[in-house]
Amino acid sequence: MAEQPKLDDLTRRERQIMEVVYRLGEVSAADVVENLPGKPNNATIRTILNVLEEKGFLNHETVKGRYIYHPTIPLQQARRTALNQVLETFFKGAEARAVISILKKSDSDLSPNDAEMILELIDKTRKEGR
Amino acid sequence: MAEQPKLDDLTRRERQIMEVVYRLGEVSAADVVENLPGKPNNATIRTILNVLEEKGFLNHETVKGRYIYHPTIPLQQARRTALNQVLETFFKGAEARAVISILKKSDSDLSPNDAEMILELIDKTRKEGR
DNA sequence: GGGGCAGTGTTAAAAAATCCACATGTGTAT
DNA sequence: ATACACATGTGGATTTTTTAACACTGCCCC
Repeated sequence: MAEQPKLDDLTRRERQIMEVVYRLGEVSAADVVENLPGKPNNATIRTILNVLEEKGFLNHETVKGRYIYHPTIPLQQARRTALNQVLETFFKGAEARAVISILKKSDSDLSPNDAEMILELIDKTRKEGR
Repeated sequence: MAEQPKLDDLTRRERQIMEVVYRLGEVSAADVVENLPGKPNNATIRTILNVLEEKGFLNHETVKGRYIYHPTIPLQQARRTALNQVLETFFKGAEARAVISILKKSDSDLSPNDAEMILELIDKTRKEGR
């Protein structure tokens, strides 16, 4: 677990599983099976969960004989990496497009606090931009 | 090419290649090699490019004997899909975090137009939100 | 026009990922 | 304590991915 593992070069299944993990926060093998297209065999998933643990992406605790897996890379950090990846690949030089897209999608889901914060950021940006 | 192919279940290499394609807009096999970690063999890349074309993710035109590949899924659509995927996985219920993160990162890169548009969206959101 | 360079198609093989059957272990309730 | 239900560990078969070697074709320049 010396190096911080890179989510980039994960296998297809591995990546799919990691996505479920982050979506649910923590998972059992059965949880993963439920949330994957094609409902792969439970043993299959457990195999890959073991691999992911060896590679340092997951760790587990035993609760009443069951394994509960957690991501080792904290959500906040994974978020940043994933978001940057998408921005870099699809929105380079058009970051505003991303912002607009998100705002349009999550309409009226902003807390007043969030809205305030965003407004401030824009303000600051505007002043610096000239 | 009947169905709209899903970027989700691509192979590791396939995914890496598609990312290069979208980052560069269009690519030759050599371009891909240059932009992939480990500089895989050119023949390898061409094999996968063929696969991606068969799967319907790419098409190519011949320019002076060289193949130039283009994504079949237009950037705009790919953007939306990729962004939604990240939001769904990492920012569910915390979309504002994503917005804030982007704004902080791309500081002073907003065009006045973009800023205006974003402000409007927030305004609308605020009114509806109460 | 001929030789060289750079690109492609094909095919075969190595490597990796995926899958699952079966054996074993753990918890719970009777 | 035992039996049942449910989880896990393991090993190896199967499928997919990744790689590279080799032969062929087209462009370019001397």
